Amino acid sequence: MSRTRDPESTKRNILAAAKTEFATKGLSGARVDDIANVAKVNKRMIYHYFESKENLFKLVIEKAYLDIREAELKLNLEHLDAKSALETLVRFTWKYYLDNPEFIRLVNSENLHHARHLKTSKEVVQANRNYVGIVQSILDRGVQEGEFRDQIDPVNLNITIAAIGYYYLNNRFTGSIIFEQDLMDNEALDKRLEFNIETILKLVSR
Amino acid sequence: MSRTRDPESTKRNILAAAKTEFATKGLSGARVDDIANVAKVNKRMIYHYFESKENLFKLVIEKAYLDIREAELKLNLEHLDAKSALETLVRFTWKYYLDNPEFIRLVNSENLHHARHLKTSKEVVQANRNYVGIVQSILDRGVQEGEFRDQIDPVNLNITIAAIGYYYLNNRFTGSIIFEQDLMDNEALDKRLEFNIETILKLVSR
DNA sequence: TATAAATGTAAACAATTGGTTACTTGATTT
DNA sequence: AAATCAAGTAACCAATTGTTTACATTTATA
Repeated sequence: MSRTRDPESTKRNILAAAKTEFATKGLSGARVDDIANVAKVNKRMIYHYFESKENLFKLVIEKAYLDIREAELKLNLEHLDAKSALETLVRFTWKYYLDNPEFIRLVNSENLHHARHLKTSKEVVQANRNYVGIVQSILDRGVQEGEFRDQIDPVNLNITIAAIGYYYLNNRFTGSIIFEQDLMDNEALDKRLEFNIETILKLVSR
Repeated sequence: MSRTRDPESTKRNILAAAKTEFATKGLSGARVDDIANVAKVNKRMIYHYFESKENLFKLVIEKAYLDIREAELKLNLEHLDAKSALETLVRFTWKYYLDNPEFIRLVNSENLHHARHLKTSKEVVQANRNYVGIVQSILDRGVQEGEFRDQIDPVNLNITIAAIGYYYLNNRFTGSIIFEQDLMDNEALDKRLEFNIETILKLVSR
C-alpha cells in the first residue's frame, strides 16, 4: 500500500527538524524556511499542523522535558541501594546531556524567554514532581542505610546534579578557549564525570 | 564648557545598551534599532564606531569576561587562609551572577555561536590564565595547611564553582515552574548559597 | 462513484532587518 | 576666519522574515 500522503510522518519530520533548528540557532535565530527544508515539507504544512513558530517551539520544549523524565524513569533507581542509585543518576544525567545536546540548548532558549512556553504545561510539572519524589526516596533510603546525612534538600541536590554536567557541556566552547584545553576530548570527559560523581557522593555522605 | 558632541559618551552608551539588548534577546534576537534607541544615538553611529552588529557583540562579550576576572582579582584571595579563600570565591561568584544577570546570558549566546567571537581574544585567555593560577595556589595552600585533599584539578574545581551558581540562576524560570517554587525569593537564594558553599568545601576537604 | 475533508503546493505579502547613502553641523587647526 | 575633519541625522534599500492566500490533489466515506 503506497501512500503519497502521510500526515503523521509529516508532523514527525517537522518536529524533528524544528528541534534541531531551535537548538542550533535559538528561538529567534531559527528559520521556519529552514525547518521546512530540512523536514522536506512545504512551509505551509508547518502552519497547518502547528499554528505558528512560537507554538512549534512550545511543543518541542515540552517534548524535550517529557523525554528526559521518561528516560530517567527507566533507570529503575528504586531497585538499587541509595549510593548506587545516586551514582547511576549522576552518570545518566551526564550521558543524557552528552547524547542529546539539543536538550541543553532548548532549555537555555526557554529561559531566555522567561519560560513562557512551559508556563501552561501541566504535564511537564507532573513529570517533574515524580522525579523529585524519586530523588527524595533515594535520600531517605540513604539515611536509613546509614550512608547519607539527613535533611538534605532534594531540590537543591537535583539542581546540583544537573548543574555540574549542564554547565560543563553548555559552555564547552568558551570553556575550551578560556581554559586552553579541549574540554570535549574523551580523557577530559571521563575525568569530568568522575569528578562529578565524587562531588555528589561527598556532598551527601555522612 | 558645554559640548553638544561627545564621542566617548556615545560609544559608552552604545556599549551599555548593546550589553542589555544582547543579554535580553540573544545575538539573533537583538535589534540594532533598539540598541540605537536605548543608547539615544543615531543608528549610523553604531556602524561608525563598531563596524557591525557582530563586532559589537564581540566587544560586549570580551568586556564581560574581562570585567568579571577583574572583579575577582580585587578579592585578594591570597591574603586569606585556603578555606576562607575558597568560601569567599564561591560567595563572590554567586553574588556576581546575581548582580550581573547579563553575564550568564551573554556567555550562553556566545556558546550558542560556538564561541566564535572569543576565539581571537588573547586578552581574555590571559585574564583567565591568571585566574586559574589563583585557584591553583589556593588549593596548594589548602594542602599545606592540612585542610584540603591533594591532586584536585583546579580547572574542574573552577568549573564546578561556576556551575552550581550559573545553572541555578540561568534556569531560574524553568526551574521555578518545574520545582513548583519561586527559586528567586530571598530564602531560596540564601539557602542555595549555603548549599553551594557546603558542596565545594566537602569536595576539597580531606 | 460522487463528495467532502484532509493533505499538499506555489507564490506572494506586509513588516522588519542590518546596513548604507547623502547630507548637515560642530569642533579643531592653520 | 577659512578650511578640514570628526560627529551626527534622516531617509532609504535590498534582503529576509513569519505568515497567508488561492489553488491542486489525494484519501476516506456516504
